Amino acid sequence: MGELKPRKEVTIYDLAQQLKLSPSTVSRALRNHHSVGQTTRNSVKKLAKEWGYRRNSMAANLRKKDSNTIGVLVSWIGQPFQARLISGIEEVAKEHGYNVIISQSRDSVTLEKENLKALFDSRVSGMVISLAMESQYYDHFDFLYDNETPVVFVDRTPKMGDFQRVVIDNFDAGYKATMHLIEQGCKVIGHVGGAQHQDIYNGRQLGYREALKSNNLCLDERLMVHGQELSIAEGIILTKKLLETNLPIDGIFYANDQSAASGISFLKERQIKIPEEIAVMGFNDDPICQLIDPPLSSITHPARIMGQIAAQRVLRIKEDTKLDPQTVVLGTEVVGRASSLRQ
Amino acid sequence: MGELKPRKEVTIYDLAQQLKLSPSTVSRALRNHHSVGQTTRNSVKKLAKEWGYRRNSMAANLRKKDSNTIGVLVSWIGQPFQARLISGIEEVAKEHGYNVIISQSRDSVTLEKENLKALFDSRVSGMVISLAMESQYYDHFDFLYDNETPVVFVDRTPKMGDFQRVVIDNFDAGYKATMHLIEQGCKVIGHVGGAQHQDIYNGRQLGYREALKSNNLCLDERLMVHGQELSIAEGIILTKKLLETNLPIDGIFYANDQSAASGISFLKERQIKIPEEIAVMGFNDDPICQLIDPPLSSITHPARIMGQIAAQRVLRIKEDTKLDPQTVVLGTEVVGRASSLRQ
DNA sequence: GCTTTTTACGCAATCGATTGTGTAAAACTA
DNA sequence: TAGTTTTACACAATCGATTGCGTAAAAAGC
Repeated sequence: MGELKPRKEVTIYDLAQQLKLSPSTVSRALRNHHSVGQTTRNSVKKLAKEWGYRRNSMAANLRKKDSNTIGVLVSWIGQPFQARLISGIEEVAKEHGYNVIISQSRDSVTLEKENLKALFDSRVSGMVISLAMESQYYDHFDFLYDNETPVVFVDRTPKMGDFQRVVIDNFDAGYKATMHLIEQGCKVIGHVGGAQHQDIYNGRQLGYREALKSNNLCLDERLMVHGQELSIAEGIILTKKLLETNLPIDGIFYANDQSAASGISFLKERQIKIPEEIAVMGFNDDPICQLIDPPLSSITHPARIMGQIAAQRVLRIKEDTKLDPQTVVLGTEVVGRASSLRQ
Repeated sequence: MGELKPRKEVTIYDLAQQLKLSPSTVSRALRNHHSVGQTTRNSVKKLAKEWGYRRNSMAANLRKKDSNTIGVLVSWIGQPFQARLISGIEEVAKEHGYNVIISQSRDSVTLEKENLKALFDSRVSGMVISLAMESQYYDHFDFLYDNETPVVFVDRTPKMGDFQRVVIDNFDAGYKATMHLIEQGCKVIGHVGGAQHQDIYNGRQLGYREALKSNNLCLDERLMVHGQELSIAEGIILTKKLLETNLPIDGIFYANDQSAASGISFLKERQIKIPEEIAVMGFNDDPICQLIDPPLSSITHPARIMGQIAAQRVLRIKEDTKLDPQTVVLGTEVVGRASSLRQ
């Protein structure tokens, strides 16, 4: 009975014809629209399954003027922190039937601009962005707002301006990290920070300063050195720079785990005992913390949750374009390990 | 003069109307079709730019029946190796005007199937897949071939069957890694391997066996232990297991850097000197190799190149669906570091 | 000088799903 | 029982770009 399944891709027209219904009814049936009777609905779904019908999202997207895609722009997906971030985004996106397309700025402003444009041109439904380390001006994002594309910045966000943000309290985290070192008895604490035009690194530093100040500890500018990318190589260079101040440093707070890890390897090379002579704190609580010797104390960073919230916010804004810019602040925690725990 | 730019999204119809051309000509002009005169072409492009015209890829994709997207299915994007892989794919994709949408199997077969289906349903132009650690049957990929979706497997590929593959020579790599230990004077060499149903881990082990055999060294089954994910935790468990054999092990070849790194931390805890008492080799040459103490010897893994080639192949197959299955094999190299270099 | 070729563009169908509007028939109200 | 509401579906326009085919006008050929 009936016709055979078309050899090519099945469309709602094929289903409609076979069932003697109109395409519109088939379309509605598949999406459980209330104006289609239960019996009809079932028969449509049954045939759709039998014939291996796949909804053509390109057609649907065109009609609905929405690509059903969230664009993600981060610096390096290889960094554990960013990978977790993306995982969070992916989860929420998938849950809501969205796809995720990613691109990396590799910490270059130029690439950031290019990729931003590319995402925009592919008409993503919204974006989650974490700034390139280099970025310190934000006018290249302006055009997004003329086009009401939902954009949520995460972690590395613009320093000022009315943007949607999901961040951690870097000041608080920096404060806690430093306090932890102080509690371990450190008196002269160095700080290896990132690019200070980036809020996250500046915040960590300010927290560090505040902790020193409120404990009447040495607050010398020479104690603060800053890198551009906090890479493995920079971790060594900056640590060396700190030692060369000849200040009696007995604790160092690094703004990320990568630089802290390489810093530790350098300190060990110099025969400096960790944590006895110099106690060390990192930041992010990457897996590497457990692998190096001594294990690295760090600050947890709720990257996955950040991703989830950011994605949720993108979807939320999409529904209500004129939602006020909001900054969601997530908590962090100190994880004490052998690199800082004396006693 | 002329009309004003429409306040909403500009379409080729708007441009056509303004320039008193037909939409088809505008469309062709924008894509440098030869049947459009140079003057016309320029005027179209000029206005397009002025009015901020964005090609509606959804409409184009619908018409061309192609989503212009490459789907990537890996296990964990957080692993440095996979991140590099994706970077490679992304580069080539971008270069050819393709988007990349990613999803993670998290090493679960269930998720692998789900994500595979999801990618398929979004009608990606092609896929690059690296199997979940759990995967040992491949029938869930069969349906792709009925639909002529180009698929290229990378690194962790199906053990058998006619598939497109981009891999390294794991046998050779395992052989070289083991030979390196032998050259350092190791006599009893253990191997911490991954799931043996995965070709890459099986290959590494076979290479290891061959190296031992051709050097007349102890080839005891107890010297080979295997994990499921080669995580940090497993690295410790498996290393412990090796020590418990009470064989006079003086070298260990780990099938990835992560387990090797945690293995080293465990060995150090046991007061075992590396490399004097036990020399260690990892695999992948992840950044962590430089960060741990002692730095970890490893085998380079051309992940980025793999990604590039895989993406190129996907695009190639798309153009010529009946291209024969081919396996591209890339080279690897030994990187000797302090964890294995005696003297 | 007339035919053939080339150049440059327009016409109209098409891709497949969605959706506002229209309308019978059935169910319900008073 | 006449009138109103609900149920269940069909019609037809629409989203925006692409493309095979058709055709004037200009250029070239002999």
